[in-house]
This record gives sequence, C-alpha cells and structure tokens, in this order.
Amino acid sequence: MEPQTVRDRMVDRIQHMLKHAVIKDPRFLDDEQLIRAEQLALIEEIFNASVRDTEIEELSSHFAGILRGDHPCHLAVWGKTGTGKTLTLTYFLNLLTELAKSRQVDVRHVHLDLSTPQPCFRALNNLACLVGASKSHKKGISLEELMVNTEEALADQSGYLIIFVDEVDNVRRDRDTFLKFLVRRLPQKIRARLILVFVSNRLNWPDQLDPRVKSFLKLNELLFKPYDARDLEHILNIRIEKALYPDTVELAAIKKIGGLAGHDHGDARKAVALLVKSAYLAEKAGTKITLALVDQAVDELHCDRYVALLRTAPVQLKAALAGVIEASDRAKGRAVATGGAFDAYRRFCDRVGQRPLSGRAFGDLLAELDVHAFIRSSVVSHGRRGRTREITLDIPREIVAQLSDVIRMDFNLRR
DNA sequence: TGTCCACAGGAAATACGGGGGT
DNA sequence: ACCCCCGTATTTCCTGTGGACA
Repeated sequence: MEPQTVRDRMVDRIQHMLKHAVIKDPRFLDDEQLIRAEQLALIEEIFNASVRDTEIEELSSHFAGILRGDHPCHLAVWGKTGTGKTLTLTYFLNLLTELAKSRQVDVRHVHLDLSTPQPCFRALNNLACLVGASKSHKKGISLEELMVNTEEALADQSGYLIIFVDEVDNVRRDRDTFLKFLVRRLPQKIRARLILVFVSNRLNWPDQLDPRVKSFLKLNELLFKPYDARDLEHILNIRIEKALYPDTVELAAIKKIGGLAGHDHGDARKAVALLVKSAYLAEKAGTKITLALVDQAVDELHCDRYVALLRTAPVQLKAALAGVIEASDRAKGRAVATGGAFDAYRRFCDRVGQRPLSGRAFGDLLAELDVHAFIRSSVVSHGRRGRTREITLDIPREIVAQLSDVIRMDFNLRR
C-alpha cells in the first residue's frame, strides 16, 4: 500500500535508509578523525598485509647500525604522493625508537612536516619548536637567531637524533640556507649523532642543490614504488571492513577502484577518496556500491576538485578565471589571446569594483590557472600579429557552470 | 630578408603588513 | 616609539622572440 501522509513517507524513507545503510563508522574514512593510536593500528594492519615489505626491510638495514653504535649516513626517500612515505617512516621511526630504548640506546626522532609550502624561515621556526628551542614566532626574528636557539637546545643531548624532513622541496626560497644549516652546521654544533631523513616526491631533487651542500651530503637512497592494484585492494579492504557494513560493496567495484587508482598514480589517498565518495553515493541511492556508482564518483570527485580549488583561491585568481570564461564565451569555443582575456578581466574587475592588476601580473595568474588545469594555454606566434598564449577552457561545461556560480557568489553578483 | 607585433617571462624595486627587541 | 627583520603581492623595467608580412 502506498504511503499516504508526509509522516508515512518520512518513516518509510528513514526505515529504508536504515535498512540500506552503507557506512558504519565514518571516522575510518577520514584519517583526520582518528586518534593517533587508531591511526597506528590501521597502519600496522596495512603493513601486516605485506604491503611495503621491501621498503621496511631496506629501512631496517639502513638503521640497523644504530643498535651497534654505528653512525648510519643520511637517507633520501623518494616516491610519488600517496605512496605512504610519511606513514611508513613515522611508523618505522616509532618502532625503531622503541626498540632502541629497550636496548639502552638513546634515539630521538622529530618529524618536521613541510607538507605545505613554506619559506626557510617557517621551516627553521618549526624545527626550533619541535626541539623545544623556542615558541612559535611568526616573523621578525632573524634566521641566525633561530639557528642558534636550535643548536643550544640540542647542544648537550647525546645519543642519536633523527630529523625526518618531510617534503623537503616545499621549502621555497633560500632552500640552500635551510639545508646548509641541517647538513653542515648543525652536526658540528651538537654532540648527538645526527641522521637526516629527507622525503621528497621529486626524483631529481638533489640535482638543484648548492654544490657545496651536495658534496657534503652523503646519502643512501630509497625509492617507494607506487602501489599496484593488488596493494590498493588490500588497503581498500581493510578500510571497508572497518568503516562499512558487511556486504555493501560489490567485489567488482573494489577491483575497479583499485584498478583506477593504481592505473593513474598508485596513490592510496585517491583510492580511499574514491571509496568514500562511492560509499556516500551508495548511501544516498540506498544501494550497494556498484560499478556505476564508482563511475559517478569519479566524475564528482573531478568536479569537486575544481570547485574546492577555486573556493580557496585568492580573489584575483577568481577574477582572472571569470575573465577567461567570459572571453571564452564570447569567442564561441575558439581560443582566446592573452590580450582578449585581459580586457575581459578588466571589465569584470570594473563591474565588481575591484582594482585590476597589471598585465604582467595577469600573465602570472594565467600561468597559475594553467597549472591547476583550469585552462590550457600554449604560446603561439602569429608572425607580425604578435605572440600570445592561446587559451582554451579545458573543463566540461557543467563544471564551468558550477565554477561560474562560485565566482558569482563570491563577488555578490546576480544571475 | 629584415621588420615588427604582442606579448612572454626574468629581475629588481616597491608597497604593505606585522612581529620582535629595546 | 623606534628600528630591525621577515613575508607576500604587485609593479616597473626590461630583454627576448617566432614567424607573417612587406
């Protein structure tokens, strides 16, 4: 019998949702929400499934000397994003410290997290905070002073000190100063034996180093291979078991997620994100996670990425994109030249009462839009009619429409 | 063959903000 | 209150350039 009243329909819907719930514990879909112990347990479970075995083995042999009183050299770890570098290292170093303690070897490690790009100053500052050398300054203190503070705080410690520098290449500007300090200066000022662990996702990272630092830096190298589809399936299964109700995922869907993520980067984070999105879609649809839903999740993630990126982007970048969109509309699909886009941008600024930037700066904004894949641009010469970027909007229409909405909201525009 | 357009994109200068030491 | 230090954002100035056109 058809439900008649609002109340009936509501009860019906709720019962349906309960019966077809997919997500059991959403916390396990988002690492941020887990407490530290849970995170470590999760990692352990993943490693137990013999994922990352070779890497852990290599790490062990690299650091084994510590327990014998040797001094291992520094270590450089490479691998693409989402291959578990940070996780593995954290886990490993914790274990190592514990093990060393049980054998009366004094080992300390600090994790200097540079996962967001930051200048030399903040990096040094963070390091100083980690070793308890100073409180968190924002500005206004000289680099020298930070270094001295750090040295003093560490001066009379003995044993081993492992500094785990996560995502080194995120130190913008004066990277050499930063590294010179770590590699050359610090070891001479402290009693403890220093072992540096650098993590980076770019293989050619040491190439662009100051030669004086480079020659000083004796490195052992370790490469994290991207996860393959099998690893990813392991990881997904562990998540699924913890976060979802049993029997809510089609087997083929797991394979598909693993395959997709493995295929394009071997990035575990992406795989989990895809699982999460699929799970929410399934919950909404009141079904299991099916292949079709995975496809839909891929599309939505794609779209979300753009929208999220734009939401948090600086105003000028939004305005620039608005200009490109407008110019692009006007050009009816043909490519737009820099000048045209700039004019449109200036008109837009005029309309919303914002001061437009110079042409030079606009060029940089375009470059930025390009790296975020909002637009595609290439420099083309039209002979005597000059050289320009030819700009095309490289995004599906629906997404462009959504982006326009974001921009309109931001600038309080109607229509 | 040389000219010259319409920009690209590097370098340095400037503006602005804000925090620390004294 | 003053000066110093640092960061980011932007401007100003500049040199460079592929190739259609005269």
